[in-house]
Amino acid sequence: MKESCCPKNEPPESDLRPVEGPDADQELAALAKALGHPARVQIVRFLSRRSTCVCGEIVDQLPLSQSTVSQHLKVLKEAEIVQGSIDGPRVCYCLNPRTLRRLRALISSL
Amino acid sequence: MKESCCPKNEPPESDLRPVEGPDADQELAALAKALGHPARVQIVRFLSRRSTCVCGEIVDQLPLSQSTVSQHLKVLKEAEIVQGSIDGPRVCYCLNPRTLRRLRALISSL
DNA sequence: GAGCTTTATCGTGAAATTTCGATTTGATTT
DNA sequence: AAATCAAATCGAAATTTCACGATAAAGCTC
Repeated sequence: MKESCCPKNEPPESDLRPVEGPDADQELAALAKALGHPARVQIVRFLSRRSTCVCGEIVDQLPLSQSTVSQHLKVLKEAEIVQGSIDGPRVCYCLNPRTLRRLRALISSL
Repeated sequence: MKESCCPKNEPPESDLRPVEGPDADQELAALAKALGHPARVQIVRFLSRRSTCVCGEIVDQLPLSQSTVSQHLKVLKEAEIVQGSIDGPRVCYCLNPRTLRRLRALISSL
């Protein structure tokens, strides 16, 4: 099992985007919407518990069909909350720490 | 304009609920869903800028009809992100600091 | 290449969301 | 009591989301 997909303990690069204003509002709404489903929160939580990437065991964690889980993963990927990288026959998923930091910053500013 | 609806600078009471587990996941998903619309983020932002409660001027801030804004306020109230209290012919809205603290805690735990 | 495993996509139906105008409700004011 | 003002609710249409089974695609292993 490769782990090359997972960002390691890299120093967090700075994010200079403002946390208020129309763009920030839109961004926060999009991120919140992506998190606004229990299955997707559970996926994020599962990836968060594992510090490394997770390859092909997410479906087993949820009481949903494979296609439904894949759809939820697609939503999370489009929101850049989750990253996926191909590892042979599987796909490895991990959280995008940059997006999570951004989300925390946006929420904190409320 | 009364301001009795607004929680003042009270000391934040402690929130002992866990930030992980099935209940927390459900709670986070519900809060995120309520925030998952640009108009609702803008409403929250507007209330956040004003430190006091806001009585009957929210509709003017958004390019939406009165009934639509009322519907969005209902979603935010059901999620307990926003509180409303009647003040004569108007309704005063303010943020629920307890819920916002809870949201920050849940997001931070990801 | 044949077969296997894993993930993505397609098609579809049910349910929920979003938005609006119209109407109702509630409280004040004249 | 009538008029007025703000907010909520109703009804309806358009859109989106959610979930599933079936199928396709991608990459291994034999």
